[in-house]
Amino acid sequence: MKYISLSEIDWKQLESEVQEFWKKEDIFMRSQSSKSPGSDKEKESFVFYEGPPSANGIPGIHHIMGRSIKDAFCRYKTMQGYSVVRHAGWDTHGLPVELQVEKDLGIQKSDIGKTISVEDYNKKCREAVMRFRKEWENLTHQMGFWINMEKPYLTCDKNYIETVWWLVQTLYNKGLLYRGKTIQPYSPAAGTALSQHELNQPGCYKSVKDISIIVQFQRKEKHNEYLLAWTTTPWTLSSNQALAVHKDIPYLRVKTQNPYTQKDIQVYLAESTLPGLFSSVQDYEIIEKIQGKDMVGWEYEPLFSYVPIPKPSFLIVEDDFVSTEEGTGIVHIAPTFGADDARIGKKYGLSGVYVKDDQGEQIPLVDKMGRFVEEVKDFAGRYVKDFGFSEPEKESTDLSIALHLKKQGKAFKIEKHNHSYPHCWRTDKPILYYPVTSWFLKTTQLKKELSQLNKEIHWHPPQVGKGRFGNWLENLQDWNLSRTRFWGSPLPIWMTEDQQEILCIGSYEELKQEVHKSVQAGWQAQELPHDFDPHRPYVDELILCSPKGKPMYREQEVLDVWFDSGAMPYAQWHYPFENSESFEKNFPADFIAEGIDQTRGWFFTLHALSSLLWKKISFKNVVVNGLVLDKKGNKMSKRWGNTVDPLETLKTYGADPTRWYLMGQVSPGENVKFDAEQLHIVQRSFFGTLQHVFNFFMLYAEIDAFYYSRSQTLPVDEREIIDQWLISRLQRLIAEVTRAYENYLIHQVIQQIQSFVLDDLSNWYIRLNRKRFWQGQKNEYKYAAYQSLYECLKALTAIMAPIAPFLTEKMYDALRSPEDAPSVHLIPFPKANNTWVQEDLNKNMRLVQKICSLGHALRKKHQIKVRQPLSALSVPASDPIYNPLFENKALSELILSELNVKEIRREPHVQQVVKPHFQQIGKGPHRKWMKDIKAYLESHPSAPNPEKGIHIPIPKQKKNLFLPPEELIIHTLFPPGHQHISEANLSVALDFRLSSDLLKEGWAREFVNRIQHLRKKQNLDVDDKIHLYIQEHPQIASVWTSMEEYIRRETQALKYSFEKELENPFCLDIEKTRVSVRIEKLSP
RNA sequence: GGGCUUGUAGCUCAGGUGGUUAGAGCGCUACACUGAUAAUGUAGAGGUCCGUGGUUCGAGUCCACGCAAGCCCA
Repeated sequence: MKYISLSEIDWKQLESEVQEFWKKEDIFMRSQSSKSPGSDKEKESFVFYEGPPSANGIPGIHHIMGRSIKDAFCRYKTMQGYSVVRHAGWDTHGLPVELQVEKDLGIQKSDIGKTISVEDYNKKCREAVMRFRKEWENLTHQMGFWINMEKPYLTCDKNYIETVWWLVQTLYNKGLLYRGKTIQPYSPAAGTALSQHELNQPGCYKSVKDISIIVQFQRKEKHNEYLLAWTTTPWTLSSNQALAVHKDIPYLRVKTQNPYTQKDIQVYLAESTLPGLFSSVQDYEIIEKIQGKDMVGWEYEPLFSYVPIPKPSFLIVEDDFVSTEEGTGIVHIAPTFGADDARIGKKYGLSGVYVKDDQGEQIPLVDKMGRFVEEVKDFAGRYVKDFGFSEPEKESTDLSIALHLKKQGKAFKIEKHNHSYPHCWRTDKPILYYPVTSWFLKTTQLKKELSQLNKEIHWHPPQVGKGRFGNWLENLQDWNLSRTRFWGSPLPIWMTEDQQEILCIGSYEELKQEVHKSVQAGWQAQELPHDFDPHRPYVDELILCSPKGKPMYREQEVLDVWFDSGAMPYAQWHYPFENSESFEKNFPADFIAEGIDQTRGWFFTLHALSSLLWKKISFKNVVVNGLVLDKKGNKMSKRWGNTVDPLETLKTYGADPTRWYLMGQVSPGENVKFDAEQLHIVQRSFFGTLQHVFNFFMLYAEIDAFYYSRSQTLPVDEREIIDQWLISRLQRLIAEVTRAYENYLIHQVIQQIQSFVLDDLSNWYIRLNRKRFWQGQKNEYKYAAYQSLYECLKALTAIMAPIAPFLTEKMYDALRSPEDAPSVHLIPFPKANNTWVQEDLNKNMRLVQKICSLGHALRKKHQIKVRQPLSALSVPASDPIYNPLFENKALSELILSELNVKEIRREPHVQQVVKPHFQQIGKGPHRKWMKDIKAYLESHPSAPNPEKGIHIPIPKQKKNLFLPPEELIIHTLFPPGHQHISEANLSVALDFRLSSDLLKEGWAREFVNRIQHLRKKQNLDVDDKIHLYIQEHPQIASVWTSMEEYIRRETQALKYSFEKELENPFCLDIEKTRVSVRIEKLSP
């Protein structure tokens, strides 16, 4: 053992010392070794996947949370004897990177390829990707997350991309890839379509105030009859092609006035929307009631006529999605700008309203920048929503359209409307639903398999898997794989211009051959160089040759970044091109852990790819952590300025307390409200107490030169009862903690360790056994205490090591024997020894603790200090619950010293009140008579000798029921004169009569106490001897005769003298008497 | 509109399989201890366990319907 003190713990220094040690001794690599230490036995592997973070943003406090969980279980499994290989990875592609580069360069998407070449742009992206890699690595290092960062997998790595291509090809060959035009969420600000996962980023849906209009559509050939349709997106009105009603909803034709023009008109609307639209019944007159289905097929006049719109158009259709919750029950349909609209359009053969742009491409009436095309002459060039490109105009485009319609008498009602509208997760600008040509993965085709396989995954907590993830799978849409961006894994698909021939490339070798063919055909000038970069723009320049000899061009799109991360199990090994064995050994993962925000992100893409490819799961256990919110429960965001700097937190509070706090605060999956004050409490109360216990041990172990040796251990059953109890509790703790770890319930691990350290170890064992450590002689009694505390501390370091790797390493290093492994992270996780578990002893000790607590309460109530000895504690004589106190002297002695009483007495004259023990009865055969038992005992609460059981008459059965004592709760009342207190089924009384002997003893203890104070004040060492000078006083004289030995022993007064007058005396006020004393240190 | 989660002391949160006195920490009040001491302990006050019904001898716990908040999706 090395004797160290942690009294003033400097976390920063402790951490750097431990880090240095880990580095010097290569502990992390050694812990990952595939062989068990000291043997050739191959360890079983426990597979962990690290979800790749993107290093182009600064890490936040929530990353400590997620990474702590990963680290804790990996360390735990290592200690359980598994080989846990941990590879870091980085997500390098994608929109966040591109947007940051655009911001840095002050450009927009449309500038790429014009003011900056794609080549230079991607170069910038590559540089930006790892911008905060240092910060990430720093955080990872500081918090003690063990992961191999030296050779991380990078999603932009050439080999990584080759695997991604291979995966795409495999899916393509299975017929799961298709090209289609769909209405997609599209962000004009970012210049790209967004995937479902992107739209599912938290905070995308925002409550906004938009203009809503109820528009009058003139019914064809019906003068003055209008259809009222409501929309919150006026900018889509110029693309209107139909109006939808619900076939089963009743509609009305009413006579009313246009509120703006005061013109008399007749309008159609759903019956149930009438009250919402008109404040008074005088405002309208019902003319006709008609079912929705009878309106289908009616025609109406177009609202605008900017572009010719092919038939069929401008007619009423029906669909179930129409509701009357809001609006008029008649819904405006613009198939180019809404998913439902597009679906209805398809159903009725509506073409959609398109024009050709200057490149001859078919686009809707709004261009990709979000502006109206020229053809919409009244609003040409105006942004349909605020995408942040220009100064906000005086009025929104929606309002301009509304006013335009109002002027023409076509607006019935214009309002501001609050609703929730999706926004781009990166630019924060509104998205549009926009027709986009994309490549899709047919995830819907394998929906059932996905759900079925999901049941094999163990989710922690389970409801995330069953609920959130399960529901998501059941409502699955096809996965839009392609992005019209630049920095990403390119889509390996080449097509002929007529789109008739398609080639999907699955390896670089294949590409090389295709290029070779193309060179021979004359479409391509050069062979594929060996060191080619698969990124854009280089890959775009490769023209391949179709089987029919036509040139093929690459689809100029890149893959959704989520595909990259989902490909990680395969691509990190460059499977199937190399490392097949490694891949197979490491698939699927035994364990992954990420935040709940990954439900539809990484969790989904991992699951989707492995399910689609092989009908297998890719991870067996997943621990999902909640969000880290600020202390008020608000989301952390830079904009609100309520983010918490993770490095600063680690620096201030230490890595171990931070990890302990973040993982121990809430049940799994719950959001943590991060509160520095709470973290401080964890640091102070838990870690502080643990340090004190440790220091206490170290202090005396050093004085006594205690040295733990396995060969000299004192058998547990030969130690004191309280030692046996401590060891027994420890075994229970180890068993419970192991179970919690195995079930991925980290917060239970923490809570159990915490309550053991605070309640059992510190507040009971140490408090009661302090004297054993500082008493003079070295004997077995003392040795047993050292040994028990030692074993306890050593086991604690092991079971805490996965969570608090630094402090435990330091403590372990101080405690370990030379034959032990050098690091706590290399030792096997402790196993509970059941032969040391003594359930009875645990129970009895609880009884002792309870009695002491009651005794303290009683003393407090009567204002009698613990220092004043009392003659006796009484317990009911006949109750067997107190038997252990009389059978086991060690237990009663604990009570005697803790409560400072001379004896424990049995009091025979008590009255007993009996209640049923419902929990016990409910388990047994008497359950069905519960009502009768309850009724009887309520009217007959006192019974003679209830501890032997009682008979209860059951009137219905005309018989007596015998209730054994364990089915009863017995309350005891002491006879008058006793000062007693009861709790649950315990009752104790204290005798507060003070004899003169007791008073003298009490006085002597006070006196000793004051002398000890003086010793300390004069900086005497614990074992310094003194000469005690006392001024003569009748009180001291009367006490001295009986208490001399006690006083001299406690104060270590080898010499003493009574004097008439003292020089430089100290005045001690004890119980209304004043004595003067002086002490002098004796030279040894 | 749908899904999931949450609702327990002033605050932050625990409370397998239902059991009659619902816990912890912090905060507050009072006190004690004094060689673990820049530490520690004890006690007190503080609760309609969101509401309403139901199942049951018995519901914080199970069921149903609500209410509120958060997240996600239409």
